Parts: sequence; C-alpha cells; structure tokens
Amino acid sequence: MYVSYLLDKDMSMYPGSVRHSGINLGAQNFVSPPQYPDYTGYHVPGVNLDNHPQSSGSWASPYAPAREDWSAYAGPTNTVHAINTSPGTVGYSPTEYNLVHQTPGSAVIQPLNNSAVEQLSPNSQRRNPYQWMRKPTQQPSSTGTVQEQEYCGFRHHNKPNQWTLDKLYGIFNQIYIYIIDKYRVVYTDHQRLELEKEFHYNRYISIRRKAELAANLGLSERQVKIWFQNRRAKERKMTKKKLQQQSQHGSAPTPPGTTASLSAANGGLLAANGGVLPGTIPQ
DNA sequence: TTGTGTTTTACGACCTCC
DNA sequence: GGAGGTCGTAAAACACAA
Repeated sequence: MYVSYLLDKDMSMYPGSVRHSGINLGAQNFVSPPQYPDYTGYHVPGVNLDNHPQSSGSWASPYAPAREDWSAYAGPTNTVHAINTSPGTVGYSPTEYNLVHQTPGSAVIQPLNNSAVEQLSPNSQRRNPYQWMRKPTQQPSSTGTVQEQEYCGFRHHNKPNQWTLDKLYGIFNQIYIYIIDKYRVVYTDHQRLELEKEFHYNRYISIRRKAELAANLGLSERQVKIWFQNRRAKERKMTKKKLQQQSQHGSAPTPPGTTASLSAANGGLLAANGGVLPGTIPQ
C-alpha cells in the first residue's frame, strides 16, 4: 500500500517536504532489472566491454581522471596501471580489481562469500571498506549447502539473491523511513561496496550505469548520483588534507582531486570532449 | 554510559552546458 | 529549463576515549 504511494511521491521529488529524503523510491527500483547472474557490469578493460557503457564505443567515458592517489585505497601492493588516458577509453587497468571479482563471462556483482556477508549487516562494526581491493575472495559455493548468514538483521538459510535482498531491504527501509520519519538511511555494506567499486572504476558515473547500479542495489538514481557527489567530495577532502600534510614537509606537486588539478583535467576534457564538462554526461 | 569528534546521507545554492 | 557539477551544511550514524 505504501509502495504505490511512495512511487507517486517520488515522481514529484518530495513536493513540499523537508528532509524526507528517504522517500525516494524511484520507478527504477521496481522495474525489472537486469538479471543478476547475467549482469556483466563490472567491466574489465579489455574483457567483454560490450555491456559496459563507459567502455563501449558510444558510451565511452570521456572522463579518465588521474588516479595517482588511488594507492591510498589499494594499499602499497595494489597498483593502478595507467594505460591510456585518451578520451573514449578507460584510463587505467585495475588489475588487482580484476582478480577480485571478475572472471570472464561471470556475473559481475558477485555474490559474497560467507565471510564477506558477515560484514554486511548495518549493525556490524565498521571495517575497511576497501577489503575487496586487497585480496581475491573465494567464490561462494554454488552448491546447495545450507549457508546461514546474517543480512540486514535477518538470518537466511541458503542465501538468496543479493539483488533481491538489497531490493527488499531498500523497500523496507524506505517504508520504515516514511513511517518513522528518519532523517537518512544507512546504506548496507553491500550497497556501499558496489558503489565503491564503481567509483574505483570511474569517478563519474554515466547515466546508463547509474540506472543499472540503482536498479541492482535497490537505490534511486538520485541516491546514486548524490553518493557519487559525496564520494568525490570526500576524495577531494582527503586529497586536500594529504596536500596540507605534505606541504608541512616541503613543497609538493598538485595532487589529483584538487580544484586546480580538476580544473586542468576538466579543461583537457573540455578540449577532448567537445566542450562537455563532467557534469554533462552524454545521454 | 556519556561526551565528543568523525563519517555518512541528503539537501540547497549556484554554476556550466546543451 | 533541465541535467549534473561543486561547495557548504544539517543531522543521523558511528567510533572511541574517559
């Protein structure tokens, strides 16, 4: 009953509401999404790029921001290899990333193994969100063994489809928020993980990819967009902090993510992309 | 348990681009 | 005018020391 109402509510983008930001069940949250097992979203440069908008020809991302600061995420042993920064191509090759969750032809948002799922509960202790970057994870057992694990406060036998869980959690969460009048939701660890993965791949998400991600994670496209905005802001903040720390020890080159470097990058993108700023992702 | 600092969602204001 | 960008901020959620 609430769902249809909330859908209508979202269409008008919270008319007259103040801070009912949780009421954003976009229509994409309910349309039939790409089937999870068939979804090939996590897109590896050079490996089956057809389904990835940012890698395919017409959806090639013009944004290939510098990634020098990624070592902060990946740790000293995880390197991001810059291979091509020309417009229309992916500017780096996250090799470690491939190891983690990409086998050619496999589903992309991989079901998580038990140890990973154990960390998914919103109630769990905070941990390193970049663990997926650090080491390859065991593929979950595809057998019918009973797997009891906790997800979003519920226990499951034979862990159901992750997409379904996120979807259900998202819907439940939105309804709960509407009833309780909470200020904001807390994304599940799985949602954040997938968002981080996408951000790791590209700091600017395309419209199509945003729709896919929103559908897969049970979020609205608006939430995905805002998450990326906040994530970029976070990165700029960290970069600025790092720069300040470096400047205390002597002069340092302008790191990526700073206003100056971003302006320069945007300028380059402008030239390469016919004057289209990152804010205007091709439709 | 509580106080405090940090992080995470979400928004408004303002900007550029088409 | 609408889209998405940054920037600044509010407030909930969280981490952690006392």
